[in-house]
Amino acid sequence: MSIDLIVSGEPRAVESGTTAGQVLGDDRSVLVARVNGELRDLDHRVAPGDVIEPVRAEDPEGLAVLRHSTAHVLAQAVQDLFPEAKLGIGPPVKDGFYYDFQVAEPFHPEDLTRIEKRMLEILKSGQRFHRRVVTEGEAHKELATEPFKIELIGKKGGNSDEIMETGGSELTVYDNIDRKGAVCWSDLCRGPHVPSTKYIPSNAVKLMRTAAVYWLSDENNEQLQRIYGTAWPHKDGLKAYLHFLEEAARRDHRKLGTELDLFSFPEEIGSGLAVFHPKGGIVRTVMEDYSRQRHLAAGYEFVNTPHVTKAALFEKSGHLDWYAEGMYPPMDMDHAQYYLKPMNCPMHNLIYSARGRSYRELPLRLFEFGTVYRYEKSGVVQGLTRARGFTQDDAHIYCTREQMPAELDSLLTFVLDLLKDYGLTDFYLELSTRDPEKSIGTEQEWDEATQILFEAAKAQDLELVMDEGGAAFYGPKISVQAKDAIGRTWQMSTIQVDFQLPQRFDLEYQGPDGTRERPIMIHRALFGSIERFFAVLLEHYAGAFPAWLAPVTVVGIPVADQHIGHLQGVVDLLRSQGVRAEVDTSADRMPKKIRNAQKQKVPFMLIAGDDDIAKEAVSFRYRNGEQRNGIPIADAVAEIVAAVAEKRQV
RNA sequence: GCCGCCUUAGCUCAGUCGGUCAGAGCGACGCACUCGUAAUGCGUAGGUCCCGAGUUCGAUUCUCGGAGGCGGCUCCA
Repeated sequence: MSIDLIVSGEPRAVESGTTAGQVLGDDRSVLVARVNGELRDLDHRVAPGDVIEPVRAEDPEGLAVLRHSTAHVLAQAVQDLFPEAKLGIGPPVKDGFYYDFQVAEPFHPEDLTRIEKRMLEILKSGQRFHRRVVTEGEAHKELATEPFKIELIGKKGGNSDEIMETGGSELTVYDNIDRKGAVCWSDLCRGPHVPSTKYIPSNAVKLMRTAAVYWLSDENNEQLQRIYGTAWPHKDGLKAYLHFLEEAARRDHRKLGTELDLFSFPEEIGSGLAVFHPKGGIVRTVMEDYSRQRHLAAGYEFVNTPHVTKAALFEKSGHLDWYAEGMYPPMDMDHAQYYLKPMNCPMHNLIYSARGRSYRELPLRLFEFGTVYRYEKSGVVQGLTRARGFTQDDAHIYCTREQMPAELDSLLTFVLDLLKDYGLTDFYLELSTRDPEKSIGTEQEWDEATQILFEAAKAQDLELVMDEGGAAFYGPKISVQAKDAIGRTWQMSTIQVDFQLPQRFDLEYQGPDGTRERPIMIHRALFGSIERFFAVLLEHYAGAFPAWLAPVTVVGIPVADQHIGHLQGVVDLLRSQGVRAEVDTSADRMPKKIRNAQKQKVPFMLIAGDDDIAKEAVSFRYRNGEQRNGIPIADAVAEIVAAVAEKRQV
């Protein structure tokens, strides 16, 4: 009997009992089939009217299947070598997969080598993945020695991306069957899987690292040991991924910070607290100064506030209710408790309420580079991106309800414009909404604020991603996510609408008709934190800052000592135009000076010898090694001054 | 905070199965060389081998505790 199907958009008739794999033909690049929109194993038997398409490892969903199947191979290898290991979950994730195990001893780095070796044996042995439907009773019996799997059966659960064991319409077990037809391993899993381990390229699989994790991500549960691995359709994919990791390591701001003498984290000061050295300090100053200039032009006013305050202020703001564990513990002084500030907003509110405000003053935009201290847990502190003390480019805008949409719209434009000047160009927006468990205020206020933010985000013509329940306790937020030079995304600016703090601080302004009205607050930080933004730029540029940001923009390199005077004259000219330039007068020979400047990633090297002096000229060497000899001094200065003024990368 | 790994000179890293084991390169400093596009040569200085306690005749090495770092988990207002 034949049945009718649609295969890759074309009608086709096949014998009943045919599998999806047979329908799609003898094509080893096909891993699974999409049948009526659902992913199925290739040995799935097709039914009349099915719409069938091939799914390959190049498709995101196919790649996930490949990685999920590799996770099964990992689990089999681990149980081969560690028979007592109990299985947790093992889903595909970005760039790879993991599998969680309960073992008596955490895995050691050497264990990974052994496990990987065993995995390769399994891959080469060509085991088939075979799906088998089981009843709940059968599953309980079969998985009696796997307590975590049993727990999952009880939970059933939805179609989660993380828990792949259950969630289908029926309970299924996948058996791994060797060439002799014997079942050598089984796992509760909703699938689908590649047809056999031969479909997983053994030269494109690698175990990466181990980690302790909490069962079902709950820190009250027991800890399991997770093994992370990566798998790709081809060897080249693995190579490219490993290269990406190397590139990221090369750009690591902690490494560059030391190499370029920008900042450090003295142990004596404490974890997560950075000091900026002169080279880093000048970069930071230039970053801040440009920001100040732009803020002035955009109608902001500058304020300054202290770093510590009595507890009452944070009681009033709600921080001590909602955020106490993120704050440094209090200091007792003069019968009062003082706290280091984790946020600037309460202080700015006090400036607002220092005197009566008129509607004519709104929007009032108070800006500060405000240093805050947050007690980050010891395990999360990480370089400049996650510090315990950092400086926010923080502003609070006080406006009327009517002004809010226009204010948010111009604010978003301002943010994106400014970030572009620092060299970031690829953005998307994220809208974080209320977490009912962790928030104050009425539903109506939240809805209104969220809606207005949504409208403002929409107006930007950028991708908008929703982050449900990700907001701070006092209001919804838009964050600007920027992609860096190697495609990583970083959260940059945050913009939050807040109806709550104005109430808590009883902020008011006098309206045109003489009534007292409550303003709305917009919290916003564009860099997020200066330290973090500094780190992002450092990694984005791999240390090679554009001319305007580079700690030293120009180094003059004399061919011999007698050429120093000539270069000093050129450097003086540059300095008089605000360019950070210096002459290398060290005892090193000229090629060594070039090497040093190159390693310091200096944008312009100006070299001068007898030839240049004779022509009243200098010779350029650029970061990419190119050179232009005998450039008249005035032209050279003009070129450099222009590169700085235009914020150009060179 | 939890788990694993790590901490030797300013930096990058050797090394000691407990006993001249304190080493290299770079950097710094000094001397000579006066030099045309990524390292001139020679020499000198520099370390409580992260900190504390314990075991031992003897600890940088072993054990325990602490600090700091790295990778994850959780967290990131």
